[in-house]
Amino acid sequence: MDERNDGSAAPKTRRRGEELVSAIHEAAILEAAENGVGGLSMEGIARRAGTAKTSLYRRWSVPSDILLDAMYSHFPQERAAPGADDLRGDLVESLAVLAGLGEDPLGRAMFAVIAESLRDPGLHARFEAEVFDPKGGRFTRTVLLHYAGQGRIDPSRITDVTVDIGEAMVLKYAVDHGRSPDREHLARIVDEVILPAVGLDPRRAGAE
Amino acid sequence: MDERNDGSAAPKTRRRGEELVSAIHEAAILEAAENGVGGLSMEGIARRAGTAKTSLYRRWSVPSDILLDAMYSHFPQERAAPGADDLRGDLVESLAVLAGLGEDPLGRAMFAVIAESLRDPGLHARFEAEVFDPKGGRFTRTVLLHYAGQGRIDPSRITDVTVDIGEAMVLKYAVDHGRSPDREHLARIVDEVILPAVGLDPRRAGAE
DNA sequence: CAACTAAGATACGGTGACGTATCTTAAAGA
DNA sequence: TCTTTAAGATACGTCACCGTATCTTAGTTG
Repeated sequence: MDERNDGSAAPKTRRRGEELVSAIHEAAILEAAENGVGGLSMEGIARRAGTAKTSLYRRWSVPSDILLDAMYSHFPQERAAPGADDLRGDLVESLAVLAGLGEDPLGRAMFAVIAESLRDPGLHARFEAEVFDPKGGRFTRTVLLHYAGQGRIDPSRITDVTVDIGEAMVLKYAVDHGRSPDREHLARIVDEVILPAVGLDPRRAGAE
Repeated sequence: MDERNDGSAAPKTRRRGEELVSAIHEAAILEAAENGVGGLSMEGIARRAGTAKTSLYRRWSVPSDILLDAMYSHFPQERAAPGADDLRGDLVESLAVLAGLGEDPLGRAMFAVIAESLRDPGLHARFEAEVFDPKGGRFTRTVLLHYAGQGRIDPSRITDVTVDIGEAMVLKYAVDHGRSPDREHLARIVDEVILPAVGLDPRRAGAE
């Protein structure tokens, strides 16, 4: 079979090295996004990448290794610095990045890994260690630390609990609604939960 | 094969009706708890229940139907009333109930359904409609509404966002750590996030 | 006790993935 | 150009599960 994932016919050229690996990576992410981590198979990835199983086994022995490689290669490096002086806006923005991941296959593959976490903690740990940490994907944590460093937030309010609020709320929303929250909802998470938790409740008049 | 899930030999008696259904329910929950929703199979459930596939197909056509039936039968009815006058304690307690679910197979099966939600929103919706809602499993929501009704919390603080905080944080913790949070951590979630969000920040001196 | 119902055991062909082996040949390097 | 490397195609036996069919027999009901 020489059907590729885009339905095109077999190519004249034979892909090698980086080009081939990249095609396999893409296939692995699409498979994980559509079928979940549990639905990954060597046959499925090979089929979608338009290559032979042999080429997969030459480099990896299990599908999840392909997926982790693929995510590491594709995961965007976090752009470190938040905006100058807009805590609320930066928080919403950092959550929008997270929520926006639900739109593209890479993000959906990431959520698939997260969904698998309860049953396969090892995979989640590897994802954290090999993908998430190196790429600095920390979302609200980065923002909160930034403003705490500027003295705009009480540093003692920045704890392992409070830095997780945004991610937790977005995850729960996605689980409950089957899609990512829109910007308006993200703003409500920031206003109703995150800001009060760091001592800057918008509804308390003189806060900050 | 007459191996049962407890390894006992085949029984003399042939189970029927409720007794058999109950054994199948238990098997379905154990299977889901161990292998996830995606890992459910008619063969697996039948094997574990020590019965024949035929007996399953006689009543259900897909494994997930068995699971939903099983969860409905086993899910405990929420005991409606929180304690008299201890908001913080009641919040911690309601989260402890949720966190405690991670310990037994029924809870793990529930988390398995939740994990499947992103890929199978229909299943999650059915779980909500057929199990969760009828059994009134609403955790912190129940507590917050109770105290809002008593005027101890500003009712305008009780929103679809704030009632989700506890569940969201517990879920995120479980995903990140592969286990449920202990009581101390639950107390931190209450103190650092939920109470501030409902306008009762423990760190603001004269709050409430 | 006789009749009926349903549990249980077993077998079937089909499918899809497993991991490995073999062979051809395109692409890269010397 | 010649050699080497690895991509690609294909085939293999194995396994697990699918859904259905058949037959026996235990348990219930009249």
